[in-house]
Order: sequence, then C-alpha cells, then structure tokens
Amino acid sequence: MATIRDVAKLADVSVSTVSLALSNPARVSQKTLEKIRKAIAAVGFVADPLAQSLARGRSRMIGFVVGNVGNPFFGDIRRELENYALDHEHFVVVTDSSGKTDRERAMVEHLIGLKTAGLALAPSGYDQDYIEFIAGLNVPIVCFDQKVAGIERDFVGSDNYLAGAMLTEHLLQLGHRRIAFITGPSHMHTATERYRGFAETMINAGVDVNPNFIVDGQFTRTAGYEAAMRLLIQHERPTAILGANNTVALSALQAMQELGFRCPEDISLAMIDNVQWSSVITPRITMVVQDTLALGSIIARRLMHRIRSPQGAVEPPEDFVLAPKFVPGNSCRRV
Amino acid sequence: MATIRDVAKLADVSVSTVSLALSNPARVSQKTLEKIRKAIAAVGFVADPLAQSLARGRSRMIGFVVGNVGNPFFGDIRRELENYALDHEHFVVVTDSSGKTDRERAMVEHLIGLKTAGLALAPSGYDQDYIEFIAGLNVPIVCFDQKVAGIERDFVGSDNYLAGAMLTEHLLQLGHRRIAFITGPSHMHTATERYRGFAETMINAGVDVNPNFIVDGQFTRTAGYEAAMRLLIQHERPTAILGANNTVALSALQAMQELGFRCPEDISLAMIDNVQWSSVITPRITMVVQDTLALGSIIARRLMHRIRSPQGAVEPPEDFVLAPKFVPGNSCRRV
DNA sequence: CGGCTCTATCGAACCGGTTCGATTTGATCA
DNA sequence: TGATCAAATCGAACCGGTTCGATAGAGCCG
Repeated sequence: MATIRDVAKLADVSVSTVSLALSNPARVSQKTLEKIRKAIAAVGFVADPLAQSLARGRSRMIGFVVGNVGNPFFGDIRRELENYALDHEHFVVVTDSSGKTDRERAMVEHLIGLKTAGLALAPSGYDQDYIEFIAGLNVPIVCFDQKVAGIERDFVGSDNYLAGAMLTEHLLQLGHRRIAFITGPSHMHTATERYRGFAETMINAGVDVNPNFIVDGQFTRTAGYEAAMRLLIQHERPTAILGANNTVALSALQAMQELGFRCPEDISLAMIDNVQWSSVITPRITMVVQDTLALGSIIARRLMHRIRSPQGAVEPPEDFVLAPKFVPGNSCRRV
Repeated sequence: MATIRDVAKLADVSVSTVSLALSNPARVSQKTLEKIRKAIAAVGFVADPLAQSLARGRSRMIGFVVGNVGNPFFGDIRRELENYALDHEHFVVVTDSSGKTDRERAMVEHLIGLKTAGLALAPSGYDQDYIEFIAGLNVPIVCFDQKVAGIERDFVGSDNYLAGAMLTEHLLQLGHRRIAFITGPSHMHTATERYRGFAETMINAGVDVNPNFIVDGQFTRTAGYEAAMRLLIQHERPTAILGANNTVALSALQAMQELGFRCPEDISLAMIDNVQWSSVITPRITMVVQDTLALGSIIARRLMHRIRSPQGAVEPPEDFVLAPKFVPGNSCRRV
C-alpha cells in the first residue's frame, strides 16, 4: 500500500503539504495541487483510515447499537441511517447486543475505542450505573426507541402511550370489555407507556381492568407464548388480546392456533409494531405501527448534525416524538 | 485516557517492557509483572485498539458482510459467529449491502481499511472483476451461502440441488405434475442449483417441465409477486408452486390470497428457507430449511482457525456443504 | 529599496501502541 | 574470579497519518 510519504516523494513536496492538500486544498497552490494529484494517481494512494483516526482522534464511523438487527423496525432505521451517512462520507458499523445490557456495554465501549464519530443507540439498560456510563461518553449520541429517564441525550421515538391507547379505544369501540394486555419488561419505557395508554383508556371508558388479564410477555417469544397460554386457560376468557409488541402478539396468535381458538371469531387480537410478512399472516393483525422511515431519517440527520457542525455538538438534547399510525387488519371483530 | 507511557513511568520500566508484559507475560519477570499490573490498575490503562491495529497491521475485528441482515438465515449465522468470536476476544462488525454489489465492495474495502482480522462474506457479485477483487484481498475470508465459481476461498453452504430436489420429489409423490418453479437470479449459485434440483428430478420422474411454469422471481418481493401473478393468470394453472426461496414463495402466497386462491385446496405451495414467524403463517408452508446454526458454527470456527493459527492461514480452501432438512407443513395437498 | 504582510511550504512533534536488535543483569561453571 | 550464556529489559525505529509553529518567498507600499 502506498503511503503519504510515497506521494510526497514522487510529487517532490513535503508530507505535510500532501496532507494539507488533501484536507484543505484551498491553502495549496494550483501548481503543487496538480503535482500531488498526479502523484496520488500514480502510486494509487488511499489514506489509511486507521492512521487518520489515530492522529485525528476521531474516525468517520458511526456506531449503530440495537438489541436485534433482525427486527424490521431496527432494520428500516438502520437502512435510513446508512444511506444518509454514506451520502455524508460516513460509514455505519452495526452491532447487535442480543438485548443483553452487558454485551451492549462492551460493544459501546469497543465503538468508543474505535473513536467513532457518533452513536445511534437503542438503549437496553436503565439503572443508575448504565445512565452514568452513557453520560460519561464524550461522543455525539442519539438515543432512540427506548426513552431512559436520566439519559440527557437526543431521543427519537414514537408516542407509545398513544399507540396503546389507540388500539384499546379501537377494541372498546368494537364492543370489547374483557380486554387482555400482554406487557413488556417493566423497566422499558416503551412497555410501560404502552401499558399506561391501555390502562388509562380503559379507566376513562369506565371499564375495569381485570388483573388476571394483565400478563407479562417480556417482549420475547417464549415469555409471550407462556403469557398468552395463561390468558387462554382462564375460565372467564378475554374477548380480545392486545400485544404490547409484535413478538408477544404473534406468540399469542400461535398459542391460540395451537389450542384451537379462532381469531377473530373466538378472540380478537391487536398489536403494536409491524412484522415482516404481516400481509400473509392469517388473519391480518390489526396494528399500530411506527413510522420507521421518518424515525430513521430524524436519527440520521440529528446525529450527522451533531457530528459535523461545531455548534451542533453543544446544542441541548432534544426529544423527537412521532405519532404512530393505525393499520386495520381483520383480527378484531365486533362483539 | 491513560497511555502505555503513563504506565511505564509509574511502574518505572520502559514502554517496551510494558508492551511485552501485555502481549507475552511469560517473558517478563514476576517482580516486574507485578509492578506493571499495579501501575495499570492505578492509572486505569486500557490499550487503544486503534493504535494497536495500526502498529500490528491487524485488528481484532471480524467483518460480516451480507445482503440482508434482516433475513433470519443471515441473522442466525451472525449470532453464531458473534458468540464464537466474542469467546475468542474478537468483535464482529456487521454490514449490510442491501444486495448491491457495488455497495458490498465499498463495504469490504472499508473493512479491509480497518484491517479486520477476517471476513465472513456472503458474496453478491459474480463477474471476473469481482472475483479478482476478492482474490486480491490478503485476509482470511470464509465465503458462505453463495458459491461463486472462481473464488478460491473456504466456502460454507447447503446442498441446494438437494433442497430443490427434495421438495420436487415431495410434490411428485403427492401426485402433482403441473409444478411451477419461481426462480432466483440466474447468476446466483443457490438459485441455479435449486432449479437444477427441481428440473432434474422432474425429468427423472418422466414429467415434462412446462416452460410457462418457470418464472423469474429474482429472490425479491416485487419480482416474486409479479412472477406469481404470471403463474396464477394462466388458464392451465399449476397445481403446485415451488418457491426457490422464502421471499418469492411468500410473495406467491400473498398473490394467491389476493386473487382468492386457497392454499393448499387450489394450489399447493412449498419453499426453500425458513422465515420468521412461519409457524403463524396460514397455511404452514412446507419447506426445506438450512441448518443455520451448524452453518454459522462452521463459519465461525473456520474463520477463527485461519485467523489464529499460523498454519491455518495457509491451508488450502475447503468446501463445507451441509444437507438441508425437510420440514413438513400443511401447504401441500395430495392430488 | 527596505519593511511589512500574506501565502505557500516545510520540519518536527505527535497520536499510542509494537517490534526487534542491543544491552544489562544475574546465574552457572571452569 | 573471570568467562559464558540465558533471561530480562531497554531504546529507537516504525505503523501512517495530522497539526502547528517556523521559514522562505512573493507581492505591495511608501
């Protein structure tokens, strides 16, 4: 590999002039610029990003940290960020923590070690230790999905209260009263907000929330399946199930199918968040979806703004909260 | 951040001794080792990975390059690789080319620039230019999924001919004769092999392959949908459709549902490769799946072997081809 | 023509490690 | 006690860039 010194030698100028020509061409004379240009072409010089990062103390990489890159929600956001970053000569490094806080932390530390220019982070931690860890990072960070109380960073996400409330209201309008809710982990902001949207809408409508109808699905497949089973074996069964995310709702659908319940004839089902191939899942699940493209776009712009503009770096953190969208399916029937 | 020089000063030894102590403790005396250990703890020293990579000419990162991280096939492999790499103090950097060859190339180049220790690559290119590009990379590489003729690297994948043949035989046994096949891109090894498995099995069974029943689905959703529609509007319709991958098959299911065809009553459907939530898709699609865990495990071990052991680096490339597995669903009926 | 200001270029230090040949230390043996 | 040799440690060069103060030269003015 050709180095900058090869170029300098061939162009008969100093190494620092070549470096200057590359980073700030206006400050180098036309004649010299031309010599350097030719030399670069002749030896096929490409600057070593590692050496640049070391010297500059900053790389052109953006870290993307989520719990599950396979989730289409994160996938869409990743794509948006990647496209935008690529347009601005930055490169996205994707890491997947599998939802484990300690692994996420190790990955963030690694990315910091790589002197990434910025981080797009869907936080999975929530305790004081974690908050301090994030606070201590001296890098532009845009958090998304999970709003963690105490983290003073830009946040981009959806109105989860509204999401829960919308589906609840929909079911109420269809005449349902015995509505069950499969929750997510109580430490997750999305989970609690969605539940709050459900519970408050119920109360406001004067409908009692049956504690037996609130089961914990942990946002995971196994827990969601188990939670759904607990609902289905009750004698006084719910007439509708609301899944706090796609995973628990589809686990519930599976449980229903396995036990022989028909959806929506026997039990209605609704969920928050889309899933790949939802269009071929029978019945099509009624859902509230997040505007992933808009979220991704905001994350990308906000992060690049902080990275690129000097004053962008010191702007106070801001929250961007988007409204979710109702997507009717045929998994909810009138009772 | 504390540097190695801070450690050296505090421990009252030279910088090179500290470096040696870190990389090869056996060659440093107990006494000195202890001093250094204390100094490291005192100043909170952590080696800068960037500086290490620059000096060593090699980092502890592994590049994972695929066309679609959202595909559970790649997701499973990624997870296996990640777990194994983490156990061996390596860190996986995921990149997604969205199936675009030029972007994949840019990403590989970037990863090379990062001096990654090795690459797990699901190639998307196939022309001479691409082959030379890959050949020119002086880094351990394990290719998977697509076997590209001309690339002299380790390859890990499934027996795609067998996969196509298995499903074809299954449909033949159920009495189907008018079997349609939705293909993938003709430059993809997986696509041609699966088709070959289909076609030869048909011919061996003495069944003519109707050219109208071979449509190109490009392994994509839009092309698959269109291809399926072309099948469904024919007067002499197929009694069964075989999708060369999950995407085209599910696109076909969607097309069937939209036009009002019932599966499997009107048309049977089978596919190669699993998809998330296949268990709640009605009907459950009969499929042949790849052993993603085993594939991922082999990829991980092979790559780490080449990275770590000196002789591993020079071993001749090897192919690892696993047999796929038949997973019955209820999307194929006897005719 | 001397003095002054700009502009263009350069040299050296630096980022934070690794590596390897050279040197010191200490033990062993004649 | 001095020679020999292995083990321990060190110094300097290096990886490939960036940065900034210093310097040389060009252009302008009085």
